[in-house]
Amino acid sequence: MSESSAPGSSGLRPTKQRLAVVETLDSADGFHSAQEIHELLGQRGETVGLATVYRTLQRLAEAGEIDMMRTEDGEAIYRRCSDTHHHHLVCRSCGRTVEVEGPAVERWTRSIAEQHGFADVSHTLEIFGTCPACR
Amino acid sequence: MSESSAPGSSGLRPTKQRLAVVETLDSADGFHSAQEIHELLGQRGETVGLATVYRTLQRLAEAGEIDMMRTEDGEAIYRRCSDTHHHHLVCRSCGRTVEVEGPAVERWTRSIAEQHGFADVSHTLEIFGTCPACR
DNA sequence: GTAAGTGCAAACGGTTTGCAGCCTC
DNA sequence: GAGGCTGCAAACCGTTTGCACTTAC
Repeated sequence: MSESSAPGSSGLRPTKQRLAVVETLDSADGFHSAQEIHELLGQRGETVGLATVYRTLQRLAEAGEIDMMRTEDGEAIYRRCSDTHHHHLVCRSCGRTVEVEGPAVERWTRSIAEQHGFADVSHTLEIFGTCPACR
Repeated sequence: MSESSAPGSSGLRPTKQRLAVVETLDSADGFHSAQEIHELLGQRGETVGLATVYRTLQRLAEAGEIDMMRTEDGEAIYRRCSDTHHHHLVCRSCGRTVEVEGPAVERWTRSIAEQHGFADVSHTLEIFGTCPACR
């Protein structure tokens, strides 16, 4: 197959803007909001419309190329999605986030879903608390 | 102390509106958005301003009398704290929802959080899949 | 050439806020 | 009586959308 094997073989056209967004997300660790990405692009000298940033991030997320989650106050934040599946332990007060894994949870969710006859199972899990520094 | 020992001794004045909100939340199972609560209040014949509903829910949440979490699309939803804690298994296609419980998960999240020194632990977990009818 | 992608600006929808009047303590 | 609480409407802010134009294939 002559299909591109490049990172992003998801049927999305590799336009200048799309690439710029991906690259920015790549070079920035952790989660960032659409507006942040837009600003970072500006700093890089790339001018990409805010609407385009929103659309691009959404499509990349749908395509499974990036992760999306919500901040405490409802903003969507994204990050490059390379790593293993894990969950977040978030401080309610300062927002500090720890990534945690739980193979047992993965198994449990799958088996519960299957018991009820559900297929194509996925799940989301977030843990909230007050971190040591904020107590 | 002559302090009220009524359910809700959180320093908030027990106004008609406040009580109506709490009562509505009591009688409605599960999570509901501010707008839903507002509508339910209307159906009950109570007229409470939308802004008041928002303010009330926020203060109740701050006071720890109700739980707040976010929907997939960033809306704030609230519920009375007392319900038994459970999770949802949701069909991606038709939206059918099954409530499931998992004591093991409860224990796991708590212990993970404590390992990281987090206090006041809570969590959210949702499982998505395709239900038998939709496969 | 055609469909997907883009930019702009206007529309949206949930949430917050300023302010004048009301009610609880 | 003083300060919290309420209602209304306007402001906010992140996000979405309509439309004419550009670009990748």
